[in-house]
Amino acid sequence: MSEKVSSRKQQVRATDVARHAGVSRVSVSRTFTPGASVSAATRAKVLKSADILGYRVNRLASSLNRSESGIVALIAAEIDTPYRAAMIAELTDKLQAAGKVTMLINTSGFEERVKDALLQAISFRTEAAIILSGAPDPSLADTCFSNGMKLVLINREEDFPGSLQIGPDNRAAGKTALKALLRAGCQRIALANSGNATWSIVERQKGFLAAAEEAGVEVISEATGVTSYEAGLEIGTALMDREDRPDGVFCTTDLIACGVIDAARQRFGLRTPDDLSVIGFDDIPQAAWEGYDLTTFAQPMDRIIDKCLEWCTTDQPSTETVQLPARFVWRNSVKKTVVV
Amino acid sequence: MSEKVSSRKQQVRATDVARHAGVSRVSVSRTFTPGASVSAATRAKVLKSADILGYRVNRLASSLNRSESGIVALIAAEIDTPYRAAMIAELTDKLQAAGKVTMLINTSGFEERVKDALLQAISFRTEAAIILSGAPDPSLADTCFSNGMKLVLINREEDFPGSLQIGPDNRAAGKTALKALLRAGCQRIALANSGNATWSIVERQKGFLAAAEEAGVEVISEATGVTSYEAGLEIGTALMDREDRPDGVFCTTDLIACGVIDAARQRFGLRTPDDLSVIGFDDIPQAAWEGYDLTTFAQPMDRIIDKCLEWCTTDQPSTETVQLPARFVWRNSVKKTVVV
DNA sequence: ACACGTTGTGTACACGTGTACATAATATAG
DNA sequence: CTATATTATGTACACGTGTACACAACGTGT
Repeated sequence: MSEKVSSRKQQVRATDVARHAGVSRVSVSRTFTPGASVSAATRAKVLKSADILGYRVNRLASSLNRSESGIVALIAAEIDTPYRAAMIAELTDKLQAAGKVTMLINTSGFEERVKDALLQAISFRTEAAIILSGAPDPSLADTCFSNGMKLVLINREEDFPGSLQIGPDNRAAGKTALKALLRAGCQRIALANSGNATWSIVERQKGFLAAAEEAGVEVISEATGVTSYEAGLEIGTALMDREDRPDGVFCTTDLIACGVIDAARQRFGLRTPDDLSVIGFDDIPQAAWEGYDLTTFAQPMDRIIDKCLEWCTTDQPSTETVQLPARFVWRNSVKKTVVV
Repeated sequence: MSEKVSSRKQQVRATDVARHAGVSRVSVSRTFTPGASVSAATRAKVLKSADILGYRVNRLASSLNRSESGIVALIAAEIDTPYRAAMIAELTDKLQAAGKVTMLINTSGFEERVKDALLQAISFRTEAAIILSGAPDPSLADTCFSNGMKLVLINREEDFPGSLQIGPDNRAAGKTALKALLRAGCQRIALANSGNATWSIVERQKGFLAAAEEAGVEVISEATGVTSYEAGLEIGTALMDREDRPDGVFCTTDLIACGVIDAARQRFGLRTPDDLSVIGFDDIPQAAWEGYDLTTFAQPMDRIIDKCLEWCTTDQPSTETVQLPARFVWRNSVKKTVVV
């Protein structure tokens, strides 16, 4: 005869442990609170009983009581993209090391999902929300702050007082890319860009074009689709099909660069760096693959994340905008400079 | 003169909204509880006041009260690996669609981190823990169940009563791979495997080797390093260096396959499928890249996840082991069968 | 007008924990 | 041994919410 079970799941509470150990409930609480004063004897009893009963402190209750959830929200789209995935991996790892817990919110698809994501983060009284893609509704930001939530925008700069906005120095990278192509002796320089670029990517483009104008160089621009390998293929095909086929391309993203390289190689029989110099951005793992060997810019990921955590763990952080230099990674997709 | 601020962050509570709207606190609660009975008039008042004050239901308190957190833990290592990242992206997406929230726990590094991850999940009264890599301590599993937490193991089969164990039919895939290589007319068949393979990968290997033995075919085995592109490079180099250089290779992972292809192409000038037939597993995005065009097995990801969610939302799910067929994806890394 | 079902609101309690305060037990100094 | 400082424990309350229960208001049919 199966006993009628209550719909409410019953869990092991501190009270149960206390009764089992023959101590007060607060002693149990103190045992699991670092820095609280309990005698070694009672602590031992509590730990033993807790182990037997399988007790774990309920962090929902604990968080509610201390109004510190220990949760950090990670809001991102296209999580399965190499760069984004690497970022998330590093972030979760370091957050955990700092004693925080990550709540991952996927906003792929509609742009407006960022709003829902933030609302969810607020509901869970997240200590901070780190936004990797998209931008929140400014009015929502106030709600975040009024609930004591910190806001970090990675790879995006907007007018968000009270938040940390951090990312690589995209303009400088764009400039460096142009110089590198010129120094490699490229005659017809092109820019391969995504059709719907993010703020960060547009900045790279601007830096590249500004440097070109400064140097008096004409740039062939091609942009289609979303930021992806497939777009790179398409762009690369379009570029190689031109009568004035470029011999140097700056791709605003490694994924696009891989597509361009493959288009040149598989569809036109052209090789990097002999027939075509290519520079990417992000330094995704595939950039180091021997089939690409892509010269690119490594995101200052570690420093971004370190700064992120430091800022988030500050009591009353002030509005801050940080640009960190991207590291130029020389590989073998750009023609070597001829020593005169 | 700055006012002394309480260390305890004060938030907007339902009580505040109630006072502002001139209604009872429970009316506020009912307004935000689907299916609760409130008059349209009070609901409107509540919503208006809530909007003005920026009120959001505190889900920590709500979860504590109803003992339903709505959180699902995703425990995984090597999050930035293409297949793993895709899995996580899909999982978070569908979990959100089902009204759940994902807590991502990174267990890269030490194997024992899985234990800590599970403990953390228990602390947050996670409704389910989906383990993508590694296996939990069996004794911990009991603690999970006693706290009403569901346990799902993806790509791993162990003796875990009470859990759902789900993944592709790895053995069958290994068998299919061998048959495909034979049908392609390969004479010297090899197996490229990781040095420290997971259960899932070992199964593929077993299926492949069993089929080979059945067919009376000798298999050249090579295994090194961790499951990665770099390992593939190394293995590919070792294989191509052999006197009895294989002309057909089954790689237990797409990453390894990409490495093998690159080793053959970049280091030996060999091309697929003309000089070498290669089959992978996972169907990561790079497998579809034109530089690889890899014939491989697609993980039945959608079906795995659907089953996962269905099982997790069942009241009292029973122990279940599910193997779903992997879809063979024909591309162009295996020599076409000669029509006789 | 009355009995009755329906609907909306208020009261009281529970969820499981951390901590300020008071108090009992113990160690230390004279 | 007494006065005092230190430590360990117990009591009471707070965190913010959902819901069972009681009850008032209300419409409806006779």
